[in-house]
Amino acid sequence: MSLRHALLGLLAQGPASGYDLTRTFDGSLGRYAWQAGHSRIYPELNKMADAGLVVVDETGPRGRKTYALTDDGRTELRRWMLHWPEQTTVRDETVLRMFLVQSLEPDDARRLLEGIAEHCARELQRLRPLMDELDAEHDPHEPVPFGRLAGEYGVRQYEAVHGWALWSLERLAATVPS
Amino acid sequence: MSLRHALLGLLAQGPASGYDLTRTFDGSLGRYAWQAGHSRIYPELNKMADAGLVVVDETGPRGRKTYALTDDGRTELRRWMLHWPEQTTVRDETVLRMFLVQSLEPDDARRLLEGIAEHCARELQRLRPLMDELDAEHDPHEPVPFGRLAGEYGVRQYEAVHGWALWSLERLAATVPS
DNA sequence: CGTCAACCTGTCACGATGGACATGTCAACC
DNA sequence: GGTTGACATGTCCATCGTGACAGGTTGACG
Repeated sequence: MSLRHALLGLLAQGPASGYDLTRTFDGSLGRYAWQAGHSRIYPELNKMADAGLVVVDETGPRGRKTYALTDDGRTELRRWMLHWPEQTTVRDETVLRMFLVQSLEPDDARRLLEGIAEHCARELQRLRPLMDELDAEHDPHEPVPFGRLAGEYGVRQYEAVHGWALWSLERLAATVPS
Repeated sequence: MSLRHALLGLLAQGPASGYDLTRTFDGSLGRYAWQAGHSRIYPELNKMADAGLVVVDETGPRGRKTYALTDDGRTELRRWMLHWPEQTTVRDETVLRMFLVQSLEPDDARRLLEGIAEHCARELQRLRPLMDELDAEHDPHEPVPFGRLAGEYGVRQYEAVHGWALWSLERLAATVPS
């Protein structure tokens, strides 16, 4: 049921159409947190409207329908955000590959880890300037811009993986031949 | 199709039964990387046997069937590990919540972030001694024990999230009232 | 000898998901 | 006036995943 809550969370930022929401999922949200295509989003929005969590806020050209949160929707979002279940759903292909690095021949493992480290370095070079730009533009009287916290999370994530890959390379190389 | 590759990766460590594999998914693999229950694992193993990626290695008491990788299976695992698609599957409820922190009222967001920081600190207290113990027991002539790299990944992950949560709290508190 | 817990494999129904299919609108540019 | 690309919403189906249902075996302990 997390798609529902993802949509509630995005609509909490302000009204949006199914199309808008789909594009948001195409960005870093879908890349790091939760994926969804429009074929799931439109039916889910309709079900949420039936359940009274959202309403059609306004209709625009091309059949555009903008949805807005209801009070029930906001309550449900808050309930979900503050109540963490013991076990949450995780399904991350990248982390899975990291778990399985040791199933490769040492040479392959080394190449893979080097590739990961490089990839992280590249992403960091792309992300850090974006964050700096956001901060430079940011008026300290305004609330923190949406996405800034998530962006920082991404940066720290890549730094962690980068460090891990380098550490793993060292660790694999350090085996003393007997 | 990642379940298939997860199973291939685990079988690369040595033959195992569906039951063994199910228990592995109950541990940190399922917690951080990829979840799967026995009701998916058994049918998938049968399909993989049909496809020639694994074979029944030996049968034991209680109908136990131990599977082993074939050469085809090893080739497919290697192909998958070394070939990273542009877009990988991600579905992580915890990260989703982090993306949506800013949809909460400031007070709720603060409480949530404090909870996350605490949770990370607790997990780190649990994980770090485990890793130290692994290292202390480890004979440097032996290859790095399976799971050590993944464990290190977990530690660095929690450290990153912990740091992020504290940074976010500061950032949210730093808004200058106008 | 009985029973209990852990071992071990499976199926089924229902819901979630992704990719293909389907349809139409509007603005810009040639 | 025509074409193209972005906007916009939807359905359908095959596959994936989950939790419940189901059934049988073995070893240990009393």
